[in-house]
Amino acid sequence: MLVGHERTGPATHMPSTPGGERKYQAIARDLRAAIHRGEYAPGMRLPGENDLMRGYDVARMTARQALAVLINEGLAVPRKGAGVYVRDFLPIIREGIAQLSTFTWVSGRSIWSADTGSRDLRVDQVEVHQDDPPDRIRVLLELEPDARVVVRSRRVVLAGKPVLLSTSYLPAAIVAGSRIEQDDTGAGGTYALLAELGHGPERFREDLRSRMPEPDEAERLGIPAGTPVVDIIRSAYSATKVVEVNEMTADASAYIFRYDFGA
Amino acid sequence: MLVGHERTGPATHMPSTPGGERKYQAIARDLRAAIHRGEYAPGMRLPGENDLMRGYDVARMTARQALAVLINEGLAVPRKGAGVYVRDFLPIIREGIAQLSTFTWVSGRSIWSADTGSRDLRVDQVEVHQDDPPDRIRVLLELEPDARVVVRSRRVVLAGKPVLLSTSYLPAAIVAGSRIEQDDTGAGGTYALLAELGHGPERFREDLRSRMPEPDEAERLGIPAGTPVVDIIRSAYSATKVVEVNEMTADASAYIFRYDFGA
DNA sequence: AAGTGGTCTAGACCACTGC
DNA sequence: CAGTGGTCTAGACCACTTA
Repeated sequence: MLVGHERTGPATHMPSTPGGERKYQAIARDLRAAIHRGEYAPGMRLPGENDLMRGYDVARMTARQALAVLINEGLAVPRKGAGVYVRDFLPIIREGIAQLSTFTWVSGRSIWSADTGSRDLRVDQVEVHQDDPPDRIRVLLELEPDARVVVRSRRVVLAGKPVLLSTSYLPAAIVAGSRIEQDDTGAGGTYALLAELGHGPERFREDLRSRMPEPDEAERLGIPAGTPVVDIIRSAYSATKVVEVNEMTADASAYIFRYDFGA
Repeated sequence: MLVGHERTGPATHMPSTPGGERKYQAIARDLRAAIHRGEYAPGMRLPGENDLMRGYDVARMTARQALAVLINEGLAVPRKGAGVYVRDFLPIIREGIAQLSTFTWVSGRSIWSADTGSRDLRVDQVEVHQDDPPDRIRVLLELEPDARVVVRSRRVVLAGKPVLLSTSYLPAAIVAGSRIEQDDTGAGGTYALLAELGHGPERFREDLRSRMPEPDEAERLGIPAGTPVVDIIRSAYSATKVVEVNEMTADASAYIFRYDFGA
């Protein structure tokens, strides 16, 4: 069954406005409109390359190019051997300020607990070691040229899907030998521990920037084509110095970043 | 000239690790590495399709696919008829919190003045009208079903390049008939005017999210392929109510979003 | 006028998915 | 095993840029 041989077969979609517009663009626009109309719901399969070739009477590469448009927009996700599907996602709301309030971190709750609701959260690929800091980190931490840092890197996995890579740099002069060099820093995490050491952070800065991932990042985060990442660089300041710089890379489709503040 | 017949011709780059890796991926990786090594500086022309065909002995579509990888990563920008160039960009730092401090907006400085340094800033495509709010805006503004809003939309252009689209919604019940319905709201902008009307904002919320643009947005912002946009939804609250919702779409490559806050 | 990227065709083989 | 997307070839014509 399947397609049979419907030669005058009514296309899955009718072509439209061929005036000046490229074929692949017209096809992409038809599909995009159908998605927005809800004709293809999130998770549903879209017409494949063969469907489009027959329906619009175009060559394979042209049909592919049309699908590539939607894929690069992040509206669709290809699955090898199975088809192209409408994307569905469920973003986490990350409270950029509230999560760092004193209340949150001294009370021993995870910094991420507010973000994830009831979904299953795990941290893996934890790695802790001492090292020379990269130049950009040394600048941000305002360290002497020969100062060393403790590097804590980890990956956050939510409901089975990796959503964030995090690498935290702390001056070795402050934290060397403390619990921070263990995989599990205990209740309250890094900031509670810094407070115990007399360097509790009082001010924070977060710089956010968005870009397309490189292949290795896309793999570690399990990101399909057409999904940006957000880089977050957070600096934590005690009363007198910079006590931590945390570089994070997040799957942009997994997050909403929220900042609340007064005038 | 042209191709001639240099069959053993030395490639622009040497192929590497063909083990399992696709040809176009290997080419893309070579180029990416060369860019990161600084071999191709920002603004410089990369080897074109013809160069790659000869250098790697591949078909046109394969060379194109390799370049498409870099373009989709935002590392390179194609210029029709001219070549493919290494991207260079110069992000604006947008101070998400400081810019909204009372000092900033009552003193009559533009909300964006802190962002732009000395670069030429202009606002165009200004449009002001009254309308029924879209559903999502009515919810955010906590309005009755029949309430109307004043809609102010505009485009921000920095040094000749569009960087941000902004659409602001204000309850008509508060602002109708005021200076806010004129194109130029005067010194201090919308928030100073709201304060004059007795609805000065005291708290703000910004929700940020990143995604790939759709074609019409890419055109309005002059965004090349491989560049995400950042959506910002800012809500402004007076002591008693929501006084403004501002939906913004920014060229992600043009901005760094900065948030400073204390614990 | 030459070179460039943009689009398009008509084939081909492959690995993977699903039944 | 049939269908799918992933990759690749070898041509072609076009509009555009640069000189």
